[in-house]
Amino acid sequence: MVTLSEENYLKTIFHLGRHDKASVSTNAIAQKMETKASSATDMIKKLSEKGLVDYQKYKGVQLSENGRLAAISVIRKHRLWEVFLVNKLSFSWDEVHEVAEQLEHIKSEKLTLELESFLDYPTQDPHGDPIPDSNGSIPSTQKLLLAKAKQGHHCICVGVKDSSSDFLKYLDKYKIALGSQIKVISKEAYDESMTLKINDIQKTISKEVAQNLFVKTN
Amino acid sequence: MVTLSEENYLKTIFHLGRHDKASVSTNAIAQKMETKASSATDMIKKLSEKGLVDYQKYKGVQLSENGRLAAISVIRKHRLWEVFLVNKLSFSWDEVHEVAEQLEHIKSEKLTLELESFLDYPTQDPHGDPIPDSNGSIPSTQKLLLAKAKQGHHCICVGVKDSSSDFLKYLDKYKIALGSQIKVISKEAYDESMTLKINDIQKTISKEVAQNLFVKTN
DNA sequence: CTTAAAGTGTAGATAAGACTAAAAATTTAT
DNA sequence: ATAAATTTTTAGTCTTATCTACACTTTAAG
Repeated sequence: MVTLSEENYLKTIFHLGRHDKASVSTNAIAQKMETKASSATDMIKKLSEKGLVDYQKYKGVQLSENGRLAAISVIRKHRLWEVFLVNKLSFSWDEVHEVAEQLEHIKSEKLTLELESFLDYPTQDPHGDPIPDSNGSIPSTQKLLLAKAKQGHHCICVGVKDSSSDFLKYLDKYKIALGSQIKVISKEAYDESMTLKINDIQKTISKEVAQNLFVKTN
Repeated sequence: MVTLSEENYLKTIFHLGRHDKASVSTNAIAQKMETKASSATDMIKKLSEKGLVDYQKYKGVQLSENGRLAAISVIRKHRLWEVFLVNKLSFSWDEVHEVAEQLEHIKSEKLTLELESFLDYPTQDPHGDPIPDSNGSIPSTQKLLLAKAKQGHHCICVGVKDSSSDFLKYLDKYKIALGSQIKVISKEAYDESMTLKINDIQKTISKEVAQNLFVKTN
């Protein structure tokens, strides 16, 4: 049995180890979990004893195959519930995280499968993140940060990197949503701000914004 | 903040105190919670300190107004989720309890209200139990045990007292469902078994069954 | 009305998960 | 290469929710 707390640690380790697939440090885990390094060490030991992570003192941790599957299962549920909240109930994309953090821990294989079917097998959540299938495979999407797009490029907004409520509300305010057509009018070398045409409306965005929006060029 | 464990105790005290509104004994709570009397005593003290129950040593407990509201809130969520599982996902009425036991603890006022709206404001769960409204009022239904019905009476099945999976599967097997028309053909004085006409099919049921089905006479 | 049985409560122990303080290992800088 | 800084681990404590063992009330029987 994987406890709620263990699931949260596994999820965090998964996210931290996602891109640079080196091992994840105790401090990084503690910081993401908003807890202390000593608490992280305690939990890492427990996860290690359960065979969910590979751990060597002072060398950080990596998810084992079982740990990876457990983490993905939680992430799958999180994202399915987010789709439910937005598509079926009238939650907006900046309101779903907190509730999904609770719903992701509900244990029922049948529930997850039925929910997925009820939602018509969505492949991504409201923030554009991919939803793992029941085998734990994560559909890959080719996306890049808007900040990397060159002047003159046409692209489509396909996801957000920062899914904080503040950032999502900013996007709502300027009518930037998944699927929005974006043309890069110009890039400022000095501050890396960009002037865009978003669904035919011109708007200048800061570096911070450009570095948190994923786009697909077409 | 009411913890998960506290919510479960409050719910249990509510159910136990429901009919005979005398105070609920420590032992009764421990038995229902499948725990020990000493554990129940510990929790009762905590609930008492939080003002959720009125408690006097050796005299049992009663829910305070706040405790009653907290219990009803949990029961409301439990029953709404049961409706969701049966009406929207394809759960049968004997499969919902375990999952609803988890979902009932999700904390989000908005979620509960949106779910209720999504389900079109149901007034009862799949077992015929009333769903409290957002103010904590429980719609009253006049129902009686089938065991009390007299020979010749016509009635409609409106609920189950025992909602165990075994009993619900028994009912499914003999096509007894909420809404079924029931006519009492005869009652056996010896063993209190009853012969019924259920939606035009004749069937003899035992005392045990008759004492766990609620009906409404018409 | 007194005593045995049943029911409750108290004390002390345990496990999970977190924390603080301090020790140990590793990394960085001189 | 060694000292300083940083990171990580350990040791010991706390809280929550359990448990066992035992002590105390209440109730029921005689």
